[in-house]
Amino acid sequence: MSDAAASAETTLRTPRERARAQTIADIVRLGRDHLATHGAAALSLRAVARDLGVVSSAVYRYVASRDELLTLLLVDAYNELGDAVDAAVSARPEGDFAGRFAALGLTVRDWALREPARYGLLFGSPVPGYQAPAGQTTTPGTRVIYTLVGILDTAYRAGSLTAPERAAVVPPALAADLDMVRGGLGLAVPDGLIASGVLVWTSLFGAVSFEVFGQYGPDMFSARDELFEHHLAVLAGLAGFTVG
Amino acid sequence: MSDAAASAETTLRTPRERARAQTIADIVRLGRDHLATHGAAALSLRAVARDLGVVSSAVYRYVASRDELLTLLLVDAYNELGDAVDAAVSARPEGDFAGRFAALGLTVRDWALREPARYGLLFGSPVPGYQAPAGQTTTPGTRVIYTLVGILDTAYRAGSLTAPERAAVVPPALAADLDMVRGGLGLAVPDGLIASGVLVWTSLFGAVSFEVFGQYGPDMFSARDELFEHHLAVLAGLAGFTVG
DNA sequence: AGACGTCAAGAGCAGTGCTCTCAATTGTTG
DNA sequence: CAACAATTGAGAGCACTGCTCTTGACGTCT
Repeated sequence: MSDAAASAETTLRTPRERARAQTIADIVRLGRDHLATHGAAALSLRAVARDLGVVSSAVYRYVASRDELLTLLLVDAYNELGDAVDAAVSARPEGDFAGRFAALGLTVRDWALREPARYGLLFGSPVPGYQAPAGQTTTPGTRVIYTLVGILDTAYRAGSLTAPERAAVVPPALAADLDMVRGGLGLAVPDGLIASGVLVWTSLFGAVSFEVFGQYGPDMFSARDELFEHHLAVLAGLAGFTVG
Repeated sequence: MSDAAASAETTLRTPRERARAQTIADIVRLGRDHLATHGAAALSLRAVARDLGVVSSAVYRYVASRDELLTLLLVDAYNELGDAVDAAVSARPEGDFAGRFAALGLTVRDWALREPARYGLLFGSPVPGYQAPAGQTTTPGTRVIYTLVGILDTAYRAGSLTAPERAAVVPPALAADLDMVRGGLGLAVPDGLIASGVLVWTSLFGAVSFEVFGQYGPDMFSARDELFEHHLAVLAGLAGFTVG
């Protein structure tokens, strides 16, 4: 029951500001519960107000609109996923690049299966009429891919990543894009591996989305852990790791 | 009533039935427009009624609920995608397996980019509180994957599909699942290739979803056609096709 | 022609997001 | 400590949603 965590972030000297920050935190917490149980589109400010024991209009003192609450929950979910991934990756030895890659994939899947509605908010169909404000969401929203890029680039620099023998053609227009990416992130990885890395990225989330969104159907696969681990192994090979 | 239900599909003799079928078709058409422009969660029966020039309660004579209209639109979209894929695949020579695979992928992407909201309804986060009735949606919903499986199995039987030299391990529990799939669909493809095919399947839709749902951000890639074609080429290699 | 089935309309219920006004609480300051 | 002012919660209200029920009119079939 310590509010040290709340006041540690920023200086909240006046009691007013502290109470206000606490109320906003409560709203986000209740909103997260509603989001997790009832889904994104069913998120209702009035329901949050009821749980908060307050009339609906009072919530608008703290949150400008339903969309703003959605943005707060979006950032909240992105950061929770990013924290989980970073923790799992850091738990592996620095030089175990393949292990770190596998940890990233497994953690994304675990979190997604644990929080399907919030995963759907992040990586599913966009909420109609809602446009995420780039200024607040891009930084937390890019944490996982940045971590993945970091693993692959470090592995490449360490000589643990080998370009596939039969690489697909990279046309000039795409090569220009990949050049921009390499320059923007300061990477050493060559074109073919960046392109493969993008495919690995989308494929990872494609596999997770299929499972979370129920595209496999109820009884197509029973050994889903093994299926995903197999996919991860294939994707590791695609990324350039030597499959043992 | 069983006779009427049986003949409902084939012939609509009475003017009543014809008028009724026409009205339902109009509702589906208007609903498809709303779905395409405003998104799935924003689909409103009242808005459809307004466009139909009728009071809202009248629509319930033809469609039991909003969810039932959603089901009709789901089947409609699945079939439109399935028709587009089948047409594109059939346009390639029977023996051009790699070409048929590429046609399938390109058509899925084209349709998804043309109909982002409807694609989101099919492959995005599930609509909260809506459970698609399996009896009506599984058959149209499995058309694309069945077509893909057909291409891969035919290619394998023709000797055009070679298992990758460094295959990932298929644990026994997963092998049992794959055995069920092979038996249920009457396939000849071995375990490793089925597992890779599943990954190709999820990866294809993962890449499309990333693009449709805007996960790349506004300016990460400008040569998206080339990027997707590169991904398709890599996935073709993953499926067992010999990359030229 | 009469009976039956079908249909559109309207009112109404419960819920939503959001805005406005008004009164009360609460922290700050003279 | 008391007065002031900022902040807050409550309530009413608007426009919208899905959905139900009743009522009256219409078409169709016997």
